Amino acid sequence: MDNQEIRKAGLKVTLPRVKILELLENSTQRHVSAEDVYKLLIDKGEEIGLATVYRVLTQFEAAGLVTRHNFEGGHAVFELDRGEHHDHIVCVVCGKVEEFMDATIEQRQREVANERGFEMADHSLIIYGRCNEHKNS
Amino acid sequence: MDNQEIRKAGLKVTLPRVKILELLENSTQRHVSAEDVYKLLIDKGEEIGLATVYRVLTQFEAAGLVTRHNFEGGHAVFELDRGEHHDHIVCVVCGKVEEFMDATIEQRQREVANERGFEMADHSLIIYGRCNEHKNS
DNA sequence: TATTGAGATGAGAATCTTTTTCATTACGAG
DNA sequence: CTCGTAATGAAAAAGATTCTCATCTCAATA
Repeated sequence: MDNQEIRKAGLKVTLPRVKILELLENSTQRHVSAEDVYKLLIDKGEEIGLATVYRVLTQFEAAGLVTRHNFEGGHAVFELDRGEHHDHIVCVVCGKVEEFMDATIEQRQREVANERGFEMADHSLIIYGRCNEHKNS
Repeated sequence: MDNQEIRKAGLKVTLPRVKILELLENSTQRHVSAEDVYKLLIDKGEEIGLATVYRVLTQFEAAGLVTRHNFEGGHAVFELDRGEHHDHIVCVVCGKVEEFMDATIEQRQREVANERGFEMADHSLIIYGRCNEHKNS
C-alpha cells in the first residue's frame, strides 16, 4: 500500500503525495518529468500545484522511492523504483527508451571503482544509439 | 593549431571561437559549464557574450571537439575531447572526478546494444561512490 | 472527538540555465 | 579592397526549478 511507503520515508501521508505515487505506479510511461506529472494530474481533475510536484518528487528521490535521471534535454525525468536495478538505452532519433541489465557490466563497474580506491554507491549508464527503425536516418 | 581544428569543423575562424578553444585547452578544470567559460574569459579581459559561448560550445559539440555531460546539478558541463574516450567516476562527498576506460565494459555495451537491435552511437557512464578520503562519511 | 502545532500545500514571484531575436560586425572568397 | 554571408553581442524570451509566505491539513494527544 502506498501509504506505508510514504510513511516509511518519514513523510506525512498527504493527498498530493498519494496522488503522485499512484500516478507513478499506474503510468504507462516509465519516465516522467515533473511537468508531466503535474499535467497528468491536472487532466485527471486533481488539484495540485507544480511546486508541490517538484518538492514531492525530490523527497521521493531522497527516500529512494524514485530515481532522477538527467537524460539530455534540459529537464530531469523521474522513474519509480521497482526494486530491480537497470540501465537505459536511448534511441537518438525517436527517443525510445529501453531498459537492460548486464551482470558483466555491473561487475566490472564495481571492480573499476575499487581499483581506484572508490566504494561504488551508485551509477548511471546510458547507451545512445539508433534503434531498429532508425538505423539508416 | 586551433585554427585548423575550427576550420576542419566547417566553422569560420573567429576570435570568440579561438578564445574558447584556447581556454578549454589550457584550463585546469576538465569540466566547465558555459557560465564558467564566460566568466573565465571575462575575467581575462576578453570581450564576449554569454549567448556566443553557448552557441560555440554547441557547435563544438556537434563537430566532435567537445563532449557535453549532463551530470547532476541542472546545468551541462563541457569537456575538451582529447581523442581518448573515457568515462567518469565521481565522489558523492567531495565531487572529485576521475576518469577511466575499461575495455570489458566498452565491449559489453556494444553487445548489449546489438542484442536489442540498436546500433550504439555513444554512451555515458558515470559511477558514483566515495573516494579514499571519504569512505567513512 | 476536538484541539493544536508542525509540517505541507498552492500560487505566484524569483532564480537559473539556455535559446532566440535582431541590429551590427567581422571573416574570407574573389 | 569589396562584399555577401555567417557570426556576434545585448537584451528579451523561454523553460525548468526553487523559494516565499499565507493558508491549510495531518496526526498526536488531551
